[in-house]
Amino acid sequence: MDARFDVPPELLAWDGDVPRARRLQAELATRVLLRDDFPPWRRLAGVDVGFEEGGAITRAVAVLLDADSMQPLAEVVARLPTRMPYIPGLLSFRELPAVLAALAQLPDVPDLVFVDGHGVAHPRGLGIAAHLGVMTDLPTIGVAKKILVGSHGPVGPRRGDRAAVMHRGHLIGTALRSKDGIQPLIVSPGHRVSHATAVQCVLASGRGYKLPEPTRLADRLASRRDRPR
DNA sequence: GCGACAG
DNA sequence: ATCTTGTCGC
Repeated sequence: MDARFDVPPELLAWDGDVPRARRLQAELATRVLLRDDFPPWRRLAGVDVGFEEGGAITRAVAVLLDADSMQPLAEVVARLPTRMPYIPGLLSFRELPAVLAALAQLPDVPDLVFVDGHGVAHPRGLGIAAHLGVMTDLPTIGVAKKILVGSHGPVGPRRGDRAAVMHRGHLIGTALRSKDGIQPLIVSPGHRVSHATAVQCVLASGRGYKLPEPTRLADRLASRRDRPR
């Protein structure tokens, strides 16, 4: 039984009209839920995107893992022609078509999805993790390596140390040290998860690396680090 | 007006 | 993201 998502394509339509896309983001952002709706999660998924042919092909990877053992249960890849360039703030319009195609190939629907990029830590509150969550209604968490908007104070040097990421007077995410002495990750809720739970999930799914296991495994395949030359 | 700007 | 080898440091 494949994972199925009834996703209205207009929620992801790209026609070159940047202002229109931004308005759509602001509208969809009102549908984001920052509460924990239905934990615990048994099956986790990690998704990430890479490019081939000089950017002409978008390659999305989705990995399904058992939440207890953190062992991969399935890994799928989807390749679609790239339809738009990277525009800061509009990343989801560029990458989600391929991500949705990959998720649809998983043998089961995940209970929680880790996305490479921001959740609500976005200019209009709708980073790629939040956009994916609203479209599929799946709980999602955004895990980014760099800040897009907002700022935070100093973060302690040890794993687990954190600092709130604020933007326009509001909490939008957490700068989290996922490993001793490594640059902190920026964690933010995507959908149906609270700020506190998003952080706990990232720490709980860590295996000693900087990235949480779902993201790390998806990242390896998306960037072709699985098959070194 | 200038600089910043997830992946 | 991607182009790319070795190298410094925990």
